[in-house]
Amino acid sequence: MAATLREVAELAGVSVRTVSNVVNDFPQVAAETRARVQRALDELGYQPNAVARTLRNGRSGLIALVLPELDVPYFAELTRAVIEQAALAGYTVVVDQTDGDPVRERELVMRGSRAAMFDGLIFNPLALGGADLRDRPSSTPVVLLGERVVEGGLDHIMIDNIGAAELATRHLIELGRQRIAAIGDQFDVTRQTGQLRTQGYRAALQAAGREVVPELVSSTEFFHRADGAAAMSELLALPQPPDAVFCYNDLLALGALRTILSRGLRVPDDIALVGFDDIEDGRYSTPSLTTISPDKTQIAKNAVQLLLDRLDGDRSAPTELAADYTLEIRESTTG
Amino acid sequence: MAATLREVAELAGVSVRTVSNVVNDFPQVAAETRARVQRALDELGYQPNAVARTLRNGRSGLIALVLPELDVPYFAELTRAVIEQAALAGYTVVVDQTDGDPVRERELVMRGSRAAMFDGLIFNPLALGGADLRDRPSSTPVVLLGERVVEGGLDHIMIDNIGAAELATRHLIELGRQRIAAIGDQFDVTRQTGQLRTQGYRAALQAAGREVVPELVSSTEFFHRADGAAAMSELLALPQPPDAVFCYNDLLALGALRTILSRGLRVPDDIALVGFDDIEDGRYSTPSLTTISPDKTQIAKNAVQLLLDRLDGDRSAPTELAADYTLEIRESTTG
DNA sequence: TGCCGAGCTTGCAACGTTGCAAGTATTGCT
DNA sequence: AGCAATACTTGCAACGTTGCAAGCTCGGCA
Repeated sequence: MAATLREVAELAGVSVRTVSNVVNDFPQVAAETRARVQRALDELGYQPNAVARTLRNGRSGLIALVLPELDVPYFAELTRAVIEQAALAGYTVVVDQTDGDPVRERELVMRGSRAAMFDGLIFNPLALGGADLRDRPSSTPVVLLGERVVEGGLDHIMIDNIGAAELATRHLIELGRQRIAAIGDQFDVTRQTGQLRTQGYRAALQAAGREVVPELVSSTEFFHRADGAAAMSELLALPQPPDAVFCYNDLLALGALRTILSRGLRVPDDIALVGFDDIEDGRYSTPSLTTISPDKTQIAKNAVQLLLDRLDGDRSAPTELAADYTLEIRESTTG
Repeated sequence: MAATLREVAELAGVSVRTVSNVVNDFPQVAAETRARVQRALDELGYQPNAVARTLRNGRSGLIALVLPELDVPYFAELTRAVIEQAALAGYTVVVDQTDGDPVRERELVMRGSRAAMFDGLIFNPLALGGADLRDRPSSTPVVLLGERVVEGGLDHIMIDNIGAAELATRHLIELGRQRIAAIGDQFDVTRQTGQLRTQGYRAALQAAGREVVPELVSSTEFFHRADGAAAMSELLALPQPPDAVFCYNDLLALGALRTILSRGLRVPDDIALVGFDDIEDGRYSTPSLTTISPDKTQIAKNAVQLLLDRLDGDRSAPTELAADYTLEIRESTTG
């Protein structure tokens, strides 16, 4: 099946090198020769062997995107954006999923072995921290995504979690809500997203002269719908349930919404909800979800650009970029 | 950076071949030599070069999964299942997205060039048909997913769309609904999913002695929430709107749900809804979505297994497998 | 006629790895 | 002591490609 340059060369009666010249459109080939070689190429259905090319050239044209969970809408939407941006630069993206499992993260990212197939890596870690990453053996460039703070010198794109959480909470305060809860705090030190957003939540309350009520801050293990639904049940069981909830992502909010509505309560009348991520689900829920909307296209564009710069030999100091975000006000807070 | 066998060999004072023997844990190496080589390996931080290995062995350990859209929950959930199944067999999955664009589909699937990096391919086509696929140049094995009927001799995993659609529609009939609409019919011959499901819808109605009302069959370009929302608006504008809708996937149903609720109508009291795919969103919507649930794990398991069999040299006739499905009855039809 | 250069084509080596078969010590046995 | 078997190590070649520099042919010009 797979024809090689050598086979084509034999059929055309020329050297391997000449066939290569034709395949790569080098000018120094006589028209007549070129035509003959082209016929042989077509006849054998020659396709260049990408592996051999990669070995020879040191470039595969592939970049890897390593994410915790592909079936989390935020990551799926981000993936789309990264694929689009990479395609503009002629790169193909391959995606892999770690489930936030440190073993798997290490396997995919640290090992040069599989990683060596890729020219670069865009990585959103959950478990791995700066210390782990700094001394990875491979020299493949990496761009980090997400909130996990990394002291090590690596390019990093994140969003200002504290500021965004503050903005979301302030919105609820300005609506006149009195008991504002939060869902998504996290104890585990490796999960910093929750901790940062809690900081912003507290900051907003304090700035408004409000007290932070500990039982209104609900922590969850993950950021899935089920976690939001369970946390909301607990909040509703409080002697004094909240009249607003800031959920640390949209999935939590959608889970919470489900619980609220199934109890016969109304959103936003009884309880106002704010999410985080601006996933499509939240735009089509009833009520639609007020949320923090990070600029995913910008994140993807910057990540790809940063990576390509490194591939082109950019040796400047690692960049730390904060992506833009806005508060999208929808029905879950304003009816 | 990246150390090679040769560099390690020089440092350890042995031949390249011996280092390779140590790296691959071959038994025929003296303990003392092994230790010395191991020290050299550690000192240089040697990582095997996956590209060179692939070129040499003809196996990369990578399989590609090519899908229309990663940010469609059904595909995201399917991807998770495929990654899990492949990992069990020691394979890594790389995912790529075509947007159903024929050019991109061809580029990713037909070209041996990039495809050659992968040992095999699991491909869910939208645009490409059997004729296109039969004469692909590369000999990499392929397993097809999805409803696109492919006459060409390729392994194929699908679900019985007609039967499933019939089951969904029958459910609505048995609930006593009188005007049952359908959303998701498609004109384009390359999009067969819609056409097959319409066949099942019609079959169920006819089996119950009902008439098929043309204006109740709404066609959409895509299967996204926005399409469902728009189609539902049109159905509600009919002189005699439906009292039940079978949507050809859950996203359409969620879009339709949004439209219905925003008009102040109730589900299922005024309009009952059935979806297709059983994505997580539908389990957390309010009301939760009655849906056809294809066995995604089974699909993934079969796809990976079929592919691995081919990689092991299985030359038997191509298989056509129909995956199991069930009807998950939830609130959108039973309150 | 002889030489030069343009135009085209080619062989060699290398990217990093591993299968193969042959190589060298070393040991044990008669 | 001689020989075979054992234990370990090695060089060569190849996977398919491309950079490099050299090779060949031919026409043109002195």
